[in-house]
Amino acid sequence: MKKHTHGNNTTLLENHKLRITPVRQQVLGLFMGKPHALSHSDIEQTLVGDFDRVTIYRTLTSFVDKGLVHKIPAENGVVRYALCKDTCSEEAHHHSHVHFNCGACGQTFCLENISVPTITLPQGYTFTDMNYLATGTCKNCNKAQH
Amino acid sequence: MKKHTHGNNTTLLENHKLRITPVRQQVLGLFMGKPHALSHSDIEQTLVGDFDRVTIYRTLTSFVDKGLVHKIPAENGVVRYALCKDTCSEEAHHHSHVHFNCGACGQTFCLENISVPTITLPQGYTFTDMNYLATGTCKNCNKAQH
DNA sequence: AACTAATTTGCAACATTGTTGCAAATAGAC
DNA sequence: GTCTATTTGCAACAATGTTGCAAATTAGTT
Repeated sequence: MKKHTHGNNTTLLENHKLRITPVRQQVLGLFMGKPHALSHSDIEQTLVGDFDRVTIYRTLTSFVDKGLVHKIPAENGVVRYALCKDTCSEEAHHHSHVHFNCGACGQTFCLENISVPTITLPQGYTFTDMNYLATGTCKNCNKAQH
Repeated sequence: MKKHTHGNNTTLLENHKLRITPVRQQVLGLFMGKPHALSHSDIEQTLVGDFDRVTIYRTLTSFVDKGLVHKIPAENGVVRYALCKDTCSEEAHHHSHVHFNCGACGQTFCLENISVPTITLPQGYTFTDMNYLATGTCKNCNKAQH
């Protein structure tokens, strides 16, 4: 099997000040190959060659820290991760997009292209981050039912 | 110690087709006494008389099923629960309010009184539930800093 | 007040998810 | 190739959530 995404991954990791290691390249490759968010166990089951559970946790943590991926907690408590688009960095995550969790296929997508209205908080509250999670049925699953 | 909330709790439980038991009365009492959301471990530590961990899980599950409380997953994966206002039932939960998680005190509040804009999803997607989670600093903690 | 059926509880055991410390291996810079 | 800081694997642990089953309890009925 050829590592056709090798070059891209490496550059991305370097850009985020992360050392190039096999786990990181593979995990990043998974994210780039899938349109939806991945949980720790998704990743653990998909990786070729066995890496330690702990290593995967630490890989994900470092990715979040360096602004490469963001965390998406689902309603049932499952935590997933998805690639950040562009504006995220070590300093801060900026995710004003909606996360969509499909009840049929169970997958979580980032809906980048829909407008997100601004929510005004009450007096005295300040906020650093806003998270939108929609639950329902996704395009594919709706089509499948028809 | 007097059970001063006994009457209220009992009625609420009956209204939601739940049998009246000591755990349920106490857990419901906790929710009614606190303005913020509670996690399983919050509840476990606060209850007087020791009830089994499993029983508390099942109590919370039954409350959610019957539309008495709703689940609020935080960004770090911690799951909390808060009382539903009124319109929730066994059939469906309707929570178009914002959940606010304070990074300073760690508490989660339901902000009922702020307007929540409608989000329009892309073609093909249908949604049943929308969840807003803001992270930042709450009124009290902002005041404390000043 | 006693009887009964269905629900709920406690216990034990287990599964999953996430964390920490430390020695060995590795990446990147010289 | 050498050196240093980072990363990995392992082991152990902590926290969170689930399941099966027997005993206890609730609420309705006589």
